[in-house]
Amino acid sequence: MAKHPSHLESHLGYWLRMVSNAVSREYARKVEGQGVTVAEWVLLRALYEVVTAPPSALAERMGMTRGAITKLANRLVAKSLVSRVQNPLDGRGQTLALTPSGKALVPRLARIADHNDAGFFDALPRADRDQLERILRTLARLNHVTDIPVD
Amino acid sequence: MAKHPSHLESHLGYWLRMVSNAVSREYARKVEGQGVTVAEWVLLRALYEVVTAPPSALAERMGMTRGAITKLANRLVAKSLVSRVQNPLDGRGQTLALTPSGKALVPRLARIADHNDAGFFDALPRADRDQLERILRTLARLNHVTDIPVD
DNA sequence: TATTGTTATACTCTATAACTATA
DNA sequence: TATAGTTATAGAGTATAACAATA
Repeated sequence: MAKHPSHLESHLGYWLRMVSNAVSREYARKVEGQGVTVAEWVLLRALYEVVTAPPSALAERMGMTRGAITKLANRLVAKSLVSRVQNPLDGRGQTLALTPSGKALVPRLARIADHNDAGFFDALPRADRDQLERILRTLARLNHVTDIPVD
Repeated sequence: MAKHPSHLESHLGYWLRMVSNAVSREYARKVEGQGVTVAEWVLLRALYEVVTAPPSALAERMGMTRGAITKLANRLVAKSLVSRVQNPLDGRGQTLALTPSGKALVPRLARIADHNDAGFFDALPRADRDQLERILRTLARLNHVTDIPVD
């Protein structure tokens, strides 16, 4: 027997958001001391994977507009974590890359993410964690959520 | 064999955020026509479940500050979706509740959420969807993400 | 004094649209 | 004209801290 009106039955997206927000908020708190935000971490991580990319490619990959990337990149350049150099072959193009300190920071942020994940997910049985990761990656792929490591 | 440096191995929280953001962004787009935002939907849904609540209780339940609830509630009161009345027993207290139009709106928003979910999750086998919901609810409970229907 | 709620302030995140420079 | 990127503007979301009224 359903315990709720049918229209409040499931809402996977709602639960996803609740849990995701909690995890991200806690991560934000933990990396505050490293001087970066969650959005910055996402950009740094993406850039770590592709090594160099024009803003437009990151926008595509991260599902954001170019304007949003510009703003994020500006902050990261100001923090000397990202470099922006002009494409010599096309006067319009810019190339973003991690600076040495940016490259050094990513593994530290990743370690913090691992610890943060542990705090939230270690209470789950290992099988559930594996399931969850598999399902999330499947969803990302099926729905063209694009920051997917190319294995 | 690991295909990535160990520090970019998993990051469940990262994937959670990627997928959740995609789902929420699409939902936001769909309910724009109803004149509400995602955060407003969360408050409306919470209020639908508890019927009436002081701002402090919603803040607790939704994991937000009282100030943030005030701001959200102000917008919803301006839209005549929520009412705010003084607690007659305690001059400090306020009680929030859905107005008739608020009450009528929630099922419509819920239906939109269902359709939105379908677009993202129907590509998964039924078993995976059930797993995902179970795991998310478990995580919400274990980590005191508090907007949990009391069954 | 402690508590409830609001207000003031500030910052991140993100989008849209206009603009600039180059192709 | 079309494209890459930046800038301008705006609004949502949220937090912290100060404040007012009440207990």
